[in-house]
Amino acid sequence: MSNSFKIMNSDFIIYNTLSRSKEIFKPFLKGKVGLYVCGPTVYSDSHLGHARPNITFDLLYRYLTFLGFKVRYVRNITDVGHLEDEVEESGEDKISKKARLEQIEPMEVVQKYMNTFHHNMEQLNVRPPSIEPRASGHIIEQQQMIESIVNKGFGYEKNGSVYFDVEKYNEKYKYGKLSGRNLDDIKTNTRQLDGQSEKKNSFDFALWKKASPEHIMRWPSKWSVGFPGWHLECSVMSTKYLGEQFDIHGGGMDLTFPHHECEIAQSTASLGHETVRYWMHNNMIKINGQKMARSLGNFITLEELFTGGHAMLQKAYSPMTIRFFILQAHYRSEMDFSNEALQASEKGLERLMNAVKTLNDIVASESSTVEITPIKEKCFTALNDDLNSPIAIAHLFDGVKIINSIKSGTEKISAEDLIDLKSFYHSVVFDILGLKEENEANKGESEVLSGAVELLIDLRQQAKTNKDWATADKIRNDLTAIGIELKDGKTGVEWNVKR
RNA sequence: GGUCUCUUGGCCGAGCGGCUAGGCACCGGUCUGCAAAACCGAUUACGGCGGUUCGAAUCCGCCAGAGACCUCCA
Repeated sequence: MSNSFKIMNSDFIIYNTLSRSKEIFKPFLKGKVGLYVCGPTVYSDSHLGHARPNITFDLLYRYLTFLGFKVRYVRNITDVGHLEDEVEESGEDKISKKARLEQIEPMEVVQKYMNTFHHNMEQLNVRPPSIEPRASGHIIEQQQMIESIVNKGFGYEKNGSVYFDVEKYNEKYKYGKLSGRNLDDIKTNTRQLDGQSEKKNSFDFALWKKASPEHIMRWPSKWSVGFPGWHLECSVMSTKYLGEQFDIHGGGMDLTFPHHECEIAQSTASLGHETVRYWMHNNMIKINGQKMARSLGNFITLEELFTGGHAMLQKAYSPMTIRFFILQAHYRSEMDFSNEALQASEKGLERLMNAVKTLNDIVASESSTVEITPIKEKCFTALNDDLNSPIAIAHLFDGVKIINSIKSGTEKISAEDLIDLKSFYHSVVFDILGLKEENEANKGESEVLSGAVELLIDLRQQAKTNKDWATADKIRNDLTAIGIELKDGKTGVEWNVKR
């Protein structure tokens, strides 16, 4: 681990859904981490719910990198095989359906929404993964895995479709260990299909589906012209790029069953062993007491959030506000969307970022009257404890008080400590939490603007000297009105551009 | 119906047996021509009822309410 902060003796601990407990993270290969996260099905705009896993695992990615690991982060794009309604035999592929409705090619649908997804992620300062494989680009590998599963006796063909034989699998391995259920319960509680099913049992899931005539997305195979089942892609692409054993598999909690359970079954059936060492699941974002989901129709898209274009939004919220909002809760807790909460995050973030900026203005003294080591230690202890970002942020705010006190002159800091403090804040705020200054473009745009504002500040100072408060206030108020905020400090006037 | 989880102050959110996070809002003060910002201070909590314990927001039981998964969902 090579970083300048000497993370105390504490290990990095993560909560493993498989064991339902916190475990010390030990990579499979020394110094390297293989990370796979379920990405979006690209058939419509990304919404606030999508921001959660992507920011959570971006935090993980960034933190592991900070700790000195070489991380290979694989996040897939589901662009085929995700059925609208798996219970109905007539279930239509989500992307095919959208293509039919919009009268465009399925791959146009995919491209369009993949582009917006990427754009939104960039806005949220989510780093792109190392590899972003698409299901449609791995049809052959998926067919190979199906064959392997069938050859081992855990799959069967019926009318050109292939299904996974859960009962058979359960005899040799245990089905349901991730989501904590056993097959007997599933048997008694699964809705029975109305007799027409090709499946032996209702809880069997599709590995390959024969395409109905109107189904546009189709590939030839030894069983039929068809398409792969949804769960298959992740089993295939994770092992293809990360190996038959890799460290961490992440995703939303709602994917635990059946998606991840089926992944385990498929990989185990074909390879004879499990592939994932740590399963991590982020919790959901709720709105009006209910999970935000596309299928429930109660979602707010990221674009709407950023522009304020939704009836439930009192205003627009910047990408960094959204990011900070999400980081202020632990990733395994539910969180509630509300305008008040978002506005609180917005202000809190501003306070934090102002303090980081203030660090640049601070002048060092002979010696320090403040102690910064405890804050650093507590902050990293929190991050080491299953990525407890809210606690880490709380300690960052403790430091904000210190920074402001130094600025105002009530406390002093040595040159050495100042360098240390700056480096700490830059690492945690920018590199690990992935926050960034949002107004830089506006502000930097403009030596011209800067000159003009300085001129107005001068004029106002003159007015103030003449006790012409009316003019002074007019300049300040009018600038405020167009989004330029003036702050009279002891050392002069500061200004900044507000959104 | 089955499995599981949650209920913290005006709002959001930590906490996982004693040392009572943090942010936002509100109130008082310092600073300021007035503001803003900043700082200092105050005030509000652990769904209800029992139990275990010297001690419980934290453990156990019951009750109430909310949610998740069991179909697609991040």
